[in-house]
Amino acid sequence: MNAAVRSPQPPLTRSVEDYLKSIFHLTSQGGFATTSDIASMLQIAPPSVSGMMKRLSETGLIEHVPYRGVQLTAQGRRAALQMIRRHRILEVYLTRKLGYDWGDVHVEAEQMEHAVSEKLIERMADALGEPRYDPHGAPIPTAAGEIEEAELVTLAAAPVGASVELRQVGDEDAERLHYLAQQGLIPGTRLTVVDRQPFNGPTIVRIGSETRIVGQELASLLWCEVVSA
Amino acid sequence: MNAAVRSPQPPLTRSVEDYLKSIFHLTSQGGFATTSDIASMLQIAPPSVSGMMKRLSETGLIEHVPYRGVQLTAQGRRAALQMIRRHRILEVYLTRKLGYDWGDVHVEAEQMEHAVSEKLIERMADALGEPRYDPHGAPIPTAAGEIEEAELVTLAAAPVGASVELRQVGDEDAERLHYLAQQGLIPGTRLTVVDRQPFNGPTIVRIGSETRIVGQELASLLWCEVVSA
DNA sequence: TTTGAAAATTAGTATAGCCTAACACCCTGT
DNA sequence: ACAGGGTGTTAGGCTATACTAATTTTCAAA
Repeated sequence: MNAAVRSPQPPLTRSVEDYLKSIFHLTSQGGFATTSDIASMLQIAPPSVSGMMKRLSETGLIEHVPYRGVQLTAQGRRAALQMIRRHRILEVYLTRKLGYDWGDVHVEAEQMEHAVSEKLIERMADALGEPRYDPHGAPIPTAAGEIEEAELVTLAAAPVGASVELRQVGDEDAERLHYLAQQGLIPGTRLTVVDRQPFNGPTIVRIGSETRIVGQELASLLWCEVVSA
Repeated sequence: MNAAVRSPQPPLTRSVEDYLKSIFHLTSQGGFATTSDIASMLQIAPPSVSGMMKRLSETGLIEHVPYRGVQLTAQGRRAALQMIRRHRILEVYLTRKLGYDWGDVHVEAEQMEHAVSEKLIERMADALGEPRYDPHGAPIPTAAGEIEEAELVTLAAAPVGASVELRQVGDEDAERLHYLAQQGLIPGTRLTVVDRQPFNGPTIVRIGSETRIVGQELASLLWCEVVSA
């Protein structure tokens, strides 16, 4: 039981919440988040990030190894997961209850997540039947701070010949999401990897009876579960 | 067509939005809002208000007469009404769609109003059937920026013998609102002013067949329409 | 093993908002 | 008509967060 846990903490600022989320995402595969990765994810100059890293590590939210990078502490991870839960519950609510398109929810949720109470999020989650995935297929952390980790491969990396199920779309760009939906490339879609062109070429897939060609850029955003090789 | 209208405006900050709302409320009966009134409404020191007044008048959102007070410009009024619309639509949504108690909506809406898009508010308004009043009976400005102005008197000022309809509760305190609801003192309630004690004493009213005694403090928060003297 | 470019940090600056202390203005009561 | 109290403003600071420019560290390639 250290001081940071004991003392009543001032609520995190909007900025801090954003930093924590970024660091969470950047370290989800393990390892450290670097200053420049954070900077480019948040669209902020690297020195600003350095400064914030110092403050956050003093607050006990992150572990900072100078010139190496940062990791979340348990406390930081809790806060990050709470924000991610908020974000994803909001996304589901906006699509299911207010008719939002899956391409438009991210921007709205990004703002709202900093301004809504725990209570509101839980009411929404309740009204939605405690959803487990957001509209893009990303898992929603539980209120207790647990998050599902699935073994997925990108469509760009899925072996030719495999049967896969599209599970998650790793993108937030409205234009791209609209396009993908129109192509039937949404979470839950079953497809077969028919072929792939060399040199980072497109992947050819079959969806039901239709054949689609998916460029490398998009294919690497589509996270799939391999159903059978 | 002046410069302020022509040039693309940076979005208003949270603080500025709060100042504009306060000034709107303080000038709703006409006249100027004073520095100290704004300061006490926003729980901010007067010099901070002076500083902000300077900035806001440079931005063209208010008219500042030094040592006298401020008024909203047309532009400032538009912005204030937009915030009030957001706030009140949110309050209705939270009560009707997410099971919030009318005493709890204010605080939540106060935060959210700064973080939601125009689009979200209009979707909510649509889902609610374009409500005209918030849960406390306050009129909701239209998207075009018009707001109903009713001639109401407080219950503390209603003439003895009058039949009145409670239309609006001018308070945000959760405790008081809970108490009022429990007493049946909610918008729409019909009541008769039976008597009033002198020296700012309580008002005695009849609701249906029941008699209630309402203290001066609460009575002056209850805005009524006089149905018949 | 040296070295040079990339990455990170430090130094110094700016802005939005807030504060307290000190000073200026205004009006009312004598 | 003016004095004093209350209200408003100015002066000067502080924190959070961002920036650019300058400096330091790291690491990999020659």
